Amino acid sequence: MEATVLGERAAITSEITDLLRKHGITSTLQRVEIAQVLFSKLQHVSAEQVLEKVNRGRGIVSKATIYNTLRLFVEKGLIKEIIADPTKVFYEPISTDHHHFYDVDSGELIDIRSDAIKVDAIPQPPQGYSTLGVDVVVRVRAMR
Amino acid sequence: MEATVLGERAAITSEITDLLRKHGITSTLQRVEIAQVLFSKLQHVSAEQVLEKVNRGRGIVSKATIYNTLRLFVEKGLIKEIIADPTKVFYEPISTDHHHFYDVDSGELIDIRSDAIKVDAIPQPPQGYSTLGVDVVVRVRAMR
DNA sequence: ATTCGTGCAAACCCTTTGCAAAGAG
DNA sequence: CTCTTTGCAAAGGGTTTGCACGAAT
Repeated sequence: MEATVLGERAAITSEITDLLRKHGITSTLQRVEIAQVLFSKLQHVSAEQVLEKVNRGRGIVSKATIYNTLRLFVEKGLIKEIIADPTKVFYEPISTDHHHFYDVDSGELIDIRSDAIKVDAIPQPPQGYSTLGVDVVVRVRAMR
Repeated sequence: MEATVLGERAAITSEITDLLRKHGITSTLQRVEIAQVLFSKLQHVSAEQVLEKVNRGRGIVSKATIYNTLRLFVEKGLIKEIIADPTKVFYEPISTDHHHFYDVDSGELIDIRSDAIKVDAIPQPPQGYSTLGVDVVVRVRAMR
């Protein structure tokens, strides 16, 4: 049993290592840990949340490395930024194609399944630009 | 001619005063100046840009008042925040129903005319929430 | 040996806040 | 006169950066 669990962990780790390499990212302990947090939970996470989750128990990764790595992952197309809360950035695997409700009072993000929303006629980007993606944020407020 | 120009300025000012009053906002010199900047240029403007435009020449409005007033205008439903650049917030009259391209490298926003994009099937907000609006941001990158 | 990654702390920058002075009704 | 609004400067908070140490080839 323990062997199985350990085997699975190892499998996941090497899977992530492959993923990083495929994106031209050198695999390190810290980067694998961060990637695991992002890819296990396929939801928006803030830098602070990544820091907490990675450092359960002993401190493995510093704050600077969290930020550096998140930026690197974004540049390399592994994850994307969710810009909805003016006070902080959320991150999410780029493969998740859902959108978000944004509670303007609490700053909370709530997923919208991708089939529940549809954007037609995405306009051509300006000359010399290419489109990276489309983000839809539905601003909501709790009714008192 | 000068009389006409002055007359127009006065007319615009009183129009804005009315607008503020209709939204339950006490009209003051500073608020009128800020509103004029926002409503003359019907495009996204940052707090910093409002500060510059209002204070052409002599300083009329302080930074704190810019921020306080922008927040007030948002609360009262006069303008809305554009959250697209992680480093700063843009503001825009709430009546403009267009969306934006966001240049991920430069942080620049470019308007998308509202008829060039269409969002179908806006999902129902979660229980107890009401929808304030829908923002679409098309992330673009200049091709090298 | 050189290059790359990590960590710590300080720096940054946009935004907010505390409090005193000025303005509105 | 009372309540609101403004301004200044300082604080706040998420993110970035400078620099030294450690790891890898």
